[in-house]
Amino acid sequence: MVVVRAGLSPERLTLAGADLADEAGFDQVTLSALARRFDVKPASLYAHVKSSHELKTRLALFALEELADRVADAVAGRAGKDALTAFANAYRDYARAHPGRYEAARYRLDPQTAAASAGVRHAQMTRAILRGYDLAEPDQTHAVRMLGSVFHGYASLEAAGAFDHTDVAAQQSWAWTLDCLDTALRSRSAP
Amino acid sequence: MVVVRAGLSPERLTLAGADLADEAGFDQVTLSALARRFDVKPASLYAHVKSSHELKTRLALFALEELADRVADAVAGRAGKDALTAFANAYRDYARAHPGRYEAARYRLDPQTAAASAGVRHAQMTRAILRGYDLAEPDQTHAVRMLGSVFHGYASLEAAGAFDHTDVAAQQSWAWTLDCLDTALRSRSAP
DNA sequence: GCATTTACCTACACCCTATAGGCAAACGCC
DNA sequence: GGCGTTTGCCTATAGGGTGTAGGTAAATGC
Repeated sequence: MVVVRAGLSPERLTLAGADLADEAGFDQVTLSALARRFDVKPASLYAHVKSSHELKTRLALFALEELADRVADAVAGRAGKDALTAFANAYRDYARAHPGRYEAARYRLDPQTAAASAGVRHAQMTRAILRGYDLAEPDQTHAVRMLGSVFHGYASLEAAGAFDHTDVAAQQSWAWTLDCLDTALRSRSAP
Repeated sequence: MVVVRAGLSPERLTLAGADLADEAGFDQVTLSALARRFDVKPASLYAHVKSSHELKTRLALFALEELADRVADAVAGRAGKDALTAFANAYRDYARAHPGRYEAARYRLDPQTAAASAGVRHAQMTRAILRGYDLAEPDQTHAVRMLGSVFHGYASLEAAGAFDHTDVAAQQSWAWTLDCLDTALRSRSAP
């Protein structure tokens, strides 16, 4: 009987989990479903991940990292509104292309895991964007929170289909919103 | 043996589910947990709700309704920035006071259920707020989406603890954000 | 080439969902 | 007040996800 090992590892499980999330939704990422994908019994996965929670945490960290990389790539060499737009588009594009991973990135992490995650890079990059707008503290923190809210809120509502009922392209509202944010931030910039 | 009936009904189950959601999180709202709360066997609940999905849908509709009522109450008799602030505060206050119900309100509804839900009142009320800013279509739709994104995004990130890491009060960032939105919308108003 | 480790297995217990069918209390009607 | 029907909750059972314990065979190391 030729038994070929499945070649499981935490990394492969995380990757497969990310794909599964994009295909079927983050809530469908279960150890059982993952085991089926590798043609293996669920119990076998516990040699590689401690629990379902740990797998989801790995997924969250992976998605945060991947998203941060894309944003970093997008904003490189840009400043001002150009950088703002690039950041925002990278963010929204990721949420649209990888809805499951994006959902995973919102998985609640415990404080110290969050502190060691790519989440801090997100905040740093948002602050970097704001250098183009010359905001003094605490306005900069306020602006970081506002931008985060808009980006996440828009991606979240769009993914939920909240913009499907009105016959105006979500893309146009997005451009309008970014324009609005740009002028709002400019009007707040220190003299 | 004195067997007292539990007095179950779809309404009472929904209410109890809402409380359970606020106390333990929306994902902890299960028919089993609800059955324990009424000191009844899980199977008994199926006489009142078709499925776990139906219960969650009822919860979502209930929360949307309740939130819409509060918002309507808050904005009554107000206009302009005053109305904007009242709307936004009612929204955020609800999310903070009732995190589980707020989560429930984000439960994905199928299109026709959504169309018959209080979700449409939310959109209408947002449009009403914007009357104070004199926006022509399609700008009004863009603005509805932007406001929805900010409100939901802020509430969502705040609930997730995203603002806990920086030592600036979330309340101040909120006020700053609303101020920012007000000026941004005013600058967009038609002549 | 033998001992150890690795990788996956079976078996099982627990919880949540869901269906089928039972029984007794409550209700409607004469 | 008695009788049939309906209502409200029950037990039993099946399926699926999580998680643990302990077994076995292939891969690895010396």
